[in-house]
Amino acid sequence: MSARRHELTRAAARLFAEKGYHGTSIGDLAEAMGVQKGSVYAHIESKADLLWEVASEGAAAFHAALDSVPDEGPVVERIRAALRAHLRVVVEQLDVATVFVREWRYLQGERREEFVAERRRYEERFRALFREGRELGELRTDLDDATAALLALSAANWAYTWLRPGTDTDELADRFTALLLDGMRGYASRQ
Amino acid sequence: MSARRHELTRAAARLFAEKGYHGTSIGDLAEAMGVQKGSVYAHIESKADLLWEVASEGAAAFHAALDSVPDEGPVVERIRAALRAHLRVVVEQLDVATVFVREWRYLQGERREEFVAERRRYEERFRALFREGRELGELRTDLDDATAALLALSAANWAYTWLRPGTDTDELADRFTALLLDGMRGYASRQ
DNA sequence: CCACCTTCCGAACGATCGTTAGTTTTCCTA
DNA sequence: TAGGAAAACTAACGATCGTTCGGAAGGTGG
Repeated sequence: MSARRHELTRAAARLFAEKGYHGTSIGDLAEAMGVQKGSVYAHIESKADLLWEVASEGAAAFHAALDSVPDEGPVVERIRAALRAHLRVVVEQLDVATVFVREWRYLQGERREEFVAERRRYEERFRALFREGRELGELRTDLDDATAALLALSAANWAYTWLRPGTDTDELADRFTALLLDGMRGYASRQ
Repeated sequence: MSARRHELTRAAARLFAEKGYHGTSIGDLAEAMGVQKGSVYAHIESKADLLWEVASEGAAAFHAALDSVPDEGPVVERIRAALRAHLRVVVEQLDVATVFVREWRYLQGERREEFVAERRRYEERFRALFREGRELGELRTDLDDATAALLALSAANWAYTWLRPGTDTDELADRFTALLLDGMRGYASRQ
């Protein structure tokens, strides 16, 4: 991919995140590139190509982040690592993450199906951590692991709406992890 | 508001939630009403009016839901009630909730500012519960209440993406509450 | 029966949409 | 320095966008 083509993808990620896919015109993209709108088609075949590219980049980034989480070791530490990895992607690639979470639904046909499969696979990898934690006894054996995973994924997926560049996401992920692990009830009142 | 006008608002909520605000044309709305697209303007002055109306309806619904939560009594129970109330709105008015959470950002000018203020106020009301819980000692005194509220609000705000009509949201809210309160770590390993 | 109000039709408006095509410029490389 | 590919320009295409407008139904209350 040429340098110019790469710039176009970056502009698309930024504008799709800022104004939405349908709210961004080829003219907007051309203006961001400092070019006439017809010139955009020297690089792409259709506007939908750009959405697909950004969404795929997001899927790859999140999967790569999960790849960095070890397969073994204490589940608690792996959950913490998974949250850290996820939030790091969000804060470092906010535009891409936004498209991955919010704009993907404007994909059509095969691409949409392929994206949904990748997204489902990502969430399944996430969920597996919690299930394993319960099965190995590192989390409470009566844990509702599906709900626990849903809670963690909700925090992860909602983050793009409020996370700002420069935030220390490692510390944030640790706070989430601590809360998920030990809850917020006072120790004294535990029963 | 006439019956026909009310139908138009319902169609707008449904289509905005399904296809997005910019992905929905006046023609789409007209088709849903079984009418020519020019006829839509017998009821509205602009497409933006419909977005404003649905978004406002969402804000009103969520605030009304919080109004049902008592001002006194155990904070833990009030948090549970707030989560129940929120999720009930999501499941019973899924389209409106979706516009409230996802499509509001296409509001412009004063309306956008007014909406953002209402949304902030809602989240602040939610946050206050957690702060009060810590201050009153009903939650752990070293609680990071901002993060705890963020975690709960993330679950609440993300729910529209996966909640399906017919789900028992009271039970779901209770599961979330239980997890938030006591965490998922095994009792034996608590330190 | 008439007047009125709501609703809708049908046609059109200018603007903008995504896209195409032919041509020209730019710049690297052989 | 000539050739060629990449990139951009210019102009236009048909389609669709949100919106306007004059008039025609249709029903309701006086």
